[in-house]
Amino acid sequence: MSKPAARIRLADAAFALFDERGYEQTTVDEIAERAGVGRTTFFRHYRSKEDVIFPDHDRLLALIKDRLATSSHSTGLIAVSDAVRLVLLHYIEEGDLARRRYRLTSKVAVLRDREIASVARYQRLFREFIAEWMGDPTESASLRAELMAASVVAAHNHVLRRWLRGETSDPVAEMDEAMREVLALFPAPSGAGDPGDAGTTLVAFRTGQDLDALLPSLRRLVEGGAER
Amino acid sequence: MSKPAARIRLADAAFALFDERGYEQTTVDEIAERAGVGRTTFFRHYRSKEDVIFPDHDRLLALIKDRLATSSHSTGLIAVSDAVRLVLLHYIEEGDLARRRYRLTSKVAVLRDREIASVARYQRLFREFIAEWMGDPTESASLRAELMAASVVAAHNHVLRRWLRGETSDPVAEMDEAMREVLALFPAPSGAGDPGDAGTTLVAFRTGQDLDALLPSLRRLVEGGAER
DNA sequence: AAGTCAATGGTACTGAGTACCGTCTATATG
DNA sequence: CATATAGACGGTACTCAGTACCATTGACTT
Repeated sequence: MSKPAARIRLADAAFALFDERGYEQTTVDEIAERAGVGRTTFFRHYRSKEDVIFPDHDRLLALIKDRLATSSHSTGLIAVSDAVRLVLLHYIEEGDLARRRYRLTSKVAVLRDREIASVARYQRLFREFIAEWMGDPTESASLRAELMAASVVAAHNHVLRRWLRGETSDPVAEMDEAMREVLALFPAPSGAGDPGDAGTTLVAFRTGQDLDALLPSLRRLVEGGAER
Repeated sequence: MSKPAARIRLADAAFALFDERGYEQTTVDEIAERAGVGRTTFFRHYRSKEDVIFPDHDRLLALIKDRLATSSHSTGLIAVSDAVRLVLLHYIEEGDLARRRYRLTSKVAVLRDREIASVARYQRLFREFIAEWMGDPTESASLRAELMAASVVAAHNHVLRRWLRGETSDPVAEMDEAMREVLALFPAPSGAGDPGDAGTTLVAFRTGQDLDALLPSLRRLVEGGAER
């Protein structure tokens, strides 16, 4: 009854103490003591002191991996930009807890680094997925996959941080918008199937830009990057 | 004479031991002992055990910051993609040392995380620089700055890793090429100054893509992102 | 009642990082 | 030449995270 699973009490005690005295000034002993358990029990529930704050990154990463494995989208980039929503949704579900964590990571360098390392794992997963999806072993395709993964993650982080700071009330919509922005960066290639039926003819317009500066963009716009 | 600055001996001893027995299996005492100095001296030269491997990230970061501060380029993105070359050049200058470090970071998770955290600091610096350069506080501009910084860093990492793995003989040329790719992702806006003199008129061409899919790209192509 | 399993608590250890202090050496200064 | 001063060094002792091991408890089964 008065024992809500110890694990919860440990997390509560940890966050409380971190707020009161700061992360580095709090010892594991103190956390365990306030939670009313032994030091050993702490390490049985959390692998490390940092782990109290980032409990389920592993689980979330596995979830994403799963989503990617079972996803059927028209391009790798779209599949990834879809999967990354899970991360945002997870944070939103955590609610206030996520915000407390954000306040901590903003102040403590060690925790910020840890958070960054976690994000890098998502990015790596995305990069590998996109690269595999493209099935193109060229160096240029590899770079492209890297840029796509980095962009998706950057866009996600951008929206997530805005939400964590309370700067937006509809993060999901913003995420959609941001992902559209990312997709626009990497225009899909023209369909290989007969280009005669559905298609678009651009007529004419004038821009102040130099032609040389414009050419690479135009080429990419029409030929597409190389996905599929 | 036989005392080449202790600091060097410590680094040599550390790398040798890390190669022989692995990073985690090597204690600071052992490093100090092989270098023929006391444990205290080790910590006097390097703040931590990891620091032996990443000695001058701080210095490099300051160098970049300086380069950005004194740079005069046409856009923030170009300034940043120029500054990031310094990082590549630094690694190339290190030569074999950089490769040994890469082999270590590939195997040891703690070191990889540390490396990633360092890179994130560059990225943050770039993001702030670009954002300030744009001087546009809109949310969309902020996202754009984030995407640009992430892309530059991703492209840099891509080329750097290729060089570290010995997959390229001319990393500088590849970096230039990769940066062109990044610049093409973010087309420069049409000049604000009279759009009548220099300019380009696109005439017409046909693509298999759907118009809706094409529109956002077209808009960005003409209106430019918002830089300046 | 005896046995089993999981969760717990305690003790002892390793190793990183910090603080402090005494020593040595080189160089300057009388 | 003798002495003073500063900087680099070595050693000791401490804190704290994380690991290993063992003994205890308590609930639930047979």
